[in-house]
Order: sequence, then structure tokens, then C-alpha cells
Amino acid sequence: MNKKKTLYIIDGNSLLYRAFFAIRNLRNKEGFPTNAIYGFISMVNKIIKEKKPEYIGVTFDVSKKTFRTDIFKEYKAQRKPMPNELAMQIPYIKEYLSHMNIKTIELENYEADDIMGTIAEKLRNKGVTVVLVTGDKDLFQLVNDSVFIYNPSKDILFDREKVKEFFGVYPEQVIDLLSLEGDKSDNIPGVPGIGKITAKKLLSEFHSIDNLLNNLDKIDKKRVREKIKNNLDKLELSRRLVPIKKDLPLDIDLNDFVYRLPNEDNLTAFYEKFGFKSLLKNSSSKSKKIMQKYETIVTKEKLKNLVVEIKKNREFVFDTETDNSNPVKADILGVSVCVKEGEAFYIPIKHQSLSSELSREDIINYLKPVFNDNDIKKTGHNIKYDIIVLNKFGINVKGVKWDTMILSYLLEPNRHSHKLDDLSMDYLGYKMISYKEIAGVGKKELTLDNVPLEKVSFYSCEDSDITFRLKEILSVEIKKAGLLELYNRLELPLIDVLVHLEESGIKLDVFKLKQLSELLKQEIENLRKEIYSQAGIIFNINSTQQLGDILFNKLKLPIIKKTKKSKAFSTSVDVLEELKYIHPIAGNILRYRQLTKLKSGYVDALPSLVYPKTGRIHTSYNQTVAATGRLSSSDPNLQNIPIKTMIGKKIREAFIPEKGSLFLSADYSQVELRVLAYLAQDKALIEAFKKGEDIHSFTANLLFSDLDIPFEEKRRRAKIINFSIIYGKTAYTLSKELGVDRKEAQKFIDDYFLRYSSVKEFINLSIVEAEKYGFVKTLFGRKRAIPEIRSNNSNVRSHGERMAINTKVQGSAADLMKKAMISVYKEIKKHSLKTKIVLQVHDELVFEVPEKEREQVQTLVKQKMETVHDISVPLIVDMKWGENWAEA
DNA sequence: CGTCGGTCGTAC
DNA sequence: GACGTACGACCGACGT
Repeated sequence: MNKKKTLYIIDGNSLLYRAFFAIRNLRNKEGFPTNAIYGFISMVNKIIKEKKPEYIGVTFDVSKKTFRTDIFKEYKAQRKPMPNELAMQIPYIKEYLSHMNIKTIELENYEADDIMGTIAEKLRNKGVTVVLVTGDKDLFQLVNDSVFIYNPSKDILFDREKVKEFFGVYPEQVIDLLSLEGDKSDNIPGVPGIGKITAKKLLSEFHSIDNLLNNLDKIDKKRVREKIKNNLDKLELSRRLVPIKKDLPLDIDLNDFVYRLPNEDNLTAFYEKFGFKSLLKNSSSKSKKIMQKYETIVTKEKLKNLVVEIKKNREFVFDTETDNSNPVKADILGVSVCVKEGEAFYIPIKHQSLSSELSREDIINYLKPVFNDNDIKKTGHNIKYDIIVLNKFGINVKGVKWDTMILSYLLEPNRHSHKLDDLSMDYLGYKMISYKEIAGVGKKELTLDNVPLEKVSFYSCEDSDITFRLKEILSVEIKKAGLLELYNRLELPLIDVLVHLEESGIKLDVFKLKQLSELLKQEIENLRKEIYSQAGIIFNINSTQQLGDILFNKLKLPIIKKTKKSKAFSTSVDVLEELKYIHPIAGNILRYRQLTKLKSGYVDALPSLVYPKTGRIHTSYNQTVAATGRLSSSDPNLQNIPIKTMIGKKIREAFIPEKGSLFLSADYSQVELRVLAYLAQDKALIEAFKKGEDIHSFTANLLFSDLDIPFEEKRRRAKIINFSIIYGKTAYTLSKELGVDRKEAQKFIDDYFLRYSSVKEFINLSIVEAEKYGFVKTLFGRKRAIPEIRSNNSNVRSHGERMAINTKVQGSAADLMKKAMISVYKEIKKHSLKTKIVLQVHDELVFEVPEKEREQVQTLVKQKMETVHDISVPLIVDMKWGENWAEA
């Protein structure tokens, strides 16, 4: 079949106006407006992507003076001139089109409409379909069996019938319709007093203006008849203005419009100049080509060969595909394996209409020997995930050697993404196929088992292949950076512990939370009503914007502070705390915030995260997120469950052990201050800890011995100051928190450093370390770059200094905890205990301990945690038993 | 309708 | 401008 050739002609002026008004206030970093340019490019890109035109061109109006203004000087005279900010963008839109190799046409004295009319006419009967891309209704008169109108904002292609449907008349009647009706936007008079409806009615009766004028007496309504008779001049004028010219002196050669590939280099430079990041991302020109020999394995023969290959090689990379982002809840769909760079195999396990010789059992039987072999080394990217998935499938993974995600994290803990595709781009310059590309987005998104097998296979093989290539690079880098020991001794063995934690999960008393939810609902409702009545208006209390408007504009309460970035009214806790004494609404809002936060964040959120098959919550523990080396947890974040309030306590009560077990909570007492004592080698601090003193009381006595306030107040202040040091608090914030003036706060800090002089020295040395090397190190040699330390901006530099100090303290404490987890877990395994580690909250571990193991576990945990590493001060672990997390 | 920055609040 | 590290709910503006 020879398809008709299709030419898309874009009405440049129509499109740029639309772009200009649709997107407002977009500028590049020099402040030059870019909204019309960006919008125009987006629309052109969309047309190219969706319509895949074989031929394409753009027309522009070139001047205000046209043959129509010669006929009628008022033509378009009422129009506001083109906004300056739009006019200045037009040259760049044309520059863009030249980089795109798209032809533009304009002609003195004529409008873009007339150029389009001429092109359409000249290509008529030449076997070419012409699609005019415009939002302008005048163009409808050009529609016929080979000319169509495409409206990009409505996404409608108009043919004859569509024109009739939307316009009420067929294309050949459009000139007459517009001539009768007139056009306000072009200042075409038409017949005054005759609008769309009457015009349409007249044309359906008389078909054309010529026929109408010959039969004026047959018009029923006298009013209409008179109007036409009295305005024949205006009607005639309109009939000369409306028709689009089709005979301009233009040479139209279809070959000029062939869609060619853009000039990528120029285009990239252009996008960069205007700061169009999203467009830069789309241009795939930057991706290198790599060898990709990928294959799907569906026969025993091939799988057998692969296993032989793996055994010979003693090392391989693998990746699993599943139907869920949480590995505990996920079902395996397939696994890919890469033994050699550029070559990978995908073994499908569960796919829609999969035809394979291999049953699940076959696959397990073939793969088990290599996965179970400790001497065959495995590499993965976020391998914890794959280990959990394969465990469920019936394959125990042993002999893990590299996890490229963790390697990347140790090398650059400040990086926000250690995702495989980002690393691929950065280290290999290769752009991987995205998940969205194979699974779709939004409503169209499929789970992978419904995506065609070839696509999933390629996707998975690419993952394994890229992981292989990254491993080659990162494993060398990690050695060069001196981080190999940290990796081998801490991060690598921790993977198994986290697998254990995630698989264990923790049991939740859903019924209890549901009850609590009802209770909260009631109180929140009452508060809401009270707040509305105090405000005198119903509004969204959750909206800080609306709330600020009510408090500070309507109720005229004093403005305590503005928000950091947008300088809006702040409505934060400390602001509301102050306002509480001026207006009762503030107190109610505070309470409302507290309750809604707990309800939506925990009470209602937690039950929905329970995995029905286990009745437990399986949080993800992230090993590659926190820049200091801490773990983080998500889905849900179990590391920020409230502890201070009554409701928080009730929430913690909903975390319960299995019947016959109890919770044992073991938390490191003052671990960060002990770490500080060690890192600083501060004699006073070390001495205090060695004597088993309560460190806050000790500090209170040291600093406030001659102050005449109750001891409890002294201790409270000392505690705040102790923590302030770790975080690098300034006198300003300390004074606010203590409720003393700044001078006094400064004196406390000075006194502190006088008493703990080595701490002051440690702070200085940490800053010097960061300045000298560009990074700081923790107890176990973890590194974090602090580029801020060399900034010329003193605010940024101060921030860097605080980061340097805090990273050493917090990071070293995290190192200790990780080592403790490994050591405790090893002991649990060694004695084949049923005890599970169910939570880690930075300095606390929670265990679920069967009755029989209570004594043994209590002793074991305390011993292992306290002797995890010698830091010249004793590490003390507080142990508590409980029927739920609140008690423990 | 999805994404993302801003604000707020919880933990250690 | 002023306290480090996280996660996440919600709002509202933006972009497809």
C-alpha cells in the first residue's frame, strides 16, 4: 500500500501566542522571558512525537501591513500590540526551528493564513495530505478531502464532518458564515446585529450569501431583513476580508519540508542557554552505544549451559524482576544473569502467556547450586532486595561480594540518588531504558508480568549488564579511596542483618489503632468547628497559606516571623505558642495539628501497610541514604514514631510481639556524647562516663554550681547544652531554647568549652580536617565530603563546619550500632535462636524474644552491644522488657 | 493527573 | 542567618 504523504504546516503565530499565555513567567537565569519559546518547543515536540510527520514546516506573519489593511485600514486595528516580552522571543523560536532543520515560510504583505491556503492549494491533487496546525477558526474554510486542521491544545483533527460538528456549517460555508457574523478579534464588521446563531440559521436555509442576497425578501423576520439591507457595504467588505488567499507567489516544493534529524549539538547548546533542563534530558544524543547481547532463556539446554558458564567463571551479576517495590510483598517474575560485560540472560518465571520448557522447580533446581555456593561470588545493585525475593522463591543467596549501590554510597554519601540508571549515566555515559518506557505511566502503567516478555527481558538484562560494568569501576574506586575495609567489615555483613529485619517485620494491633482513629476523629472534628467559629470563616486549616491569611490579615494577630524561602507568614509551633496568649485559636490549631499529624501519619497509615500474609509491617531499611552513615527507614518510617505525647504512647502500644514472646528493647545510653568524649579524648567527659555519672547532672554541676535555681532546672539546661554541642548550635538558638538572653547563652557555651577543653579542640580539629582534605572521617573510616567548608559565603561555611562535627559524632555512633547489629545477629544465628530483631532506631534495637530465650538473649545482647568496640569510655546499654513497644 | 518545592512536624 | 540526620503529609503551582 502506498500511503499518502502528509505535510504538517504549523501556524507559528497561533502557536506562539498560545504558548505565551498558557505558560506564565518562565525565565532563564539572566531574567530573559522564555515562556513562549519553551511552550512552542513543547508543542512542536509533541507533534513530532505523536504524529511522526514525514514533512513539516512553519509559517509566520511578517508585518502588520497586509493586503487586508490596504482594503480596510481598521483590520485588526483594535488588537493590542504584541506584548514586548513575546516579540523578543520570536527570533529565538526561529533559531530553534533552524536547529531543528524545519523550514519556515513568511511573505511580506500576507498573513500566515494565506501562506497556508496557498500551500494547501498548490499541493492539491498531488497526492499529499496537508494538516494545518492551528487554533484559528478562520482556517476551517480550507478544510477539504485532502486538507485537515489539527488543533493541538484540544488534540482534535478536523475533517469536513468535524468542522460541521463543531462549527455548525461545512467548510465551504465558513467564509459566508464569518462574513455575516463578523469577527471581533480581527475587527471584521460582518452584519451588525447578526450573530452566530442567526448567521447559522440563514445559511442552513439559503446555503450561501449570494443566494441569500438574491432572495432577501424571503427572509421571514423583518428585523433581520432590514439589518442586512442597511449594511450591505459592511457585508461586502467582510466578504473581501474573510477569504484566505490561495494564490500567493510562492514556489512550493514538497522536498523543502522533509523532516530531517535535528542538529543535536546546536540544540543542546540552545537548551542550555535557556535553561531548559527537561528538554535536555529528552535529547538522547548524549548516550553512548554499548554492546548488548541479551537473550531470554526458555529451554533446559540453555539454562544448563548458563549454569556451566557461571561455575566456570566463579562470579556473576544478577537481578530479579518482581511485581512490587517491597521485596517481602513481591512475587518473582524472572531473574537475569550477567557473567561477561555486554552479555546477559533473562530467565522468565512468571509472565503472561509465557511459554517455557522450564517450570519453577526446574529453575530452582538449576540455579540453587550456584546461588548456594559461597565460593561463587555474587554482585547486585541493592542486592538486599534480590536476596529477599529469592529467599521467598526458595533460593538462599550466599557468597555476596559486591553491591554497587552501597559502593556508590560509600564513595559519595552526599549523593541523592544511587539509582542504577543515574550511575550508568554518570560512570558509563550510557542512558538506560527507563521503567516507564517499558511499563508505561499513570493509568496505563502495567505490572511487569503484563509487559511483553522481550521488553522485560531487555530491561532486566540491561540492569545486570550495567551492574557488571559498574562493579568493575566501583570496586577499584573503593580500594583507592581506602574504603574497602569499611565495606567488607561493616556494610557487606550488614546486608544479611537488614534482610533479617525486613523479613521479620513487626506485628501490629490493628484493632487498637482503629479504635484510636475513631477517638481522634471526634476530637479533631470538635477542634475544627471551634477553630472555624473563632476564625469566623470556614477554611482549610491544613493550608499554611490560608491559615496565615486568617491569623495575620483577618484576625490581625502580630506577625512573629516569616518563612525562610517564600517570606510568607510563618505558622510554625513557636509562632503559635506565642500567639496562644493573645488569641485562643492558636492553642486549638496547635492541638489540631498534633492530632491530624498523628492520625494521618500513623494511626490511619500503619494498618494499610500491614502485609496480610504475615499480619506484620515490613519496613524498608535504607542503607544508602543518610550522609552520615546512619540507616533510615521508610514505608513506613518506624524511626519517628512519637514518644513524648499520650497519643504517641498509644501508637507505640500497638506494636506488639507474637504470642509467647516479649519485646526486649536495648538502647545505647548517651551514645553520641560517649563518642564525643572518645573522639575528643576529653579527660573530664571520659572521667565522668567512667565513673558512671549521669552526664547531664555532671555537666549541670560543672557549669551551674553557683547558680541559684533548682537542680532540675540546672540539669534541664545542661542537657540542652550537651546536645547543642553535637549539633553546633549557636548562642542565638541556644538562648531561644533555654529562655535566657544571648549573652548568657554565650557564657554557657564558653563555660562548657572551658570545662571540656578538649571538646573545643576536637571541634577545631574537625574543621581543619575538613578544610585540609575536603572530607571528614568517622570512627571506622567512613568518609563524607564537606565542600561547603571552602565556601566564600560565611553562612554556607558555618553550615559546613557544623556538618563536619556532627558527621564525625553521628557517623561514628552509627558505625558502632551497625557493628553491634552484625555481632548480635551472628550470635543469634550461632545459637539457632528464634529471637528476631524487629526494629532499629539509631541507638535502639528491639527484639522479639520467645519466652524460653529470655535470659539467654538478655545476656547475649547486652554483652555484645557493650563490647562492640573499645572507645575508652564504657558503652552502656539499657535493657527493658515489655508487652509492647511503649512498655519496652 | 502527576511532579515537585515549600512548610511543618516527628524521631534520634 | 542562626541545629545535625532522616521521612512524610499536605498544599499549591506547574506542566503534560
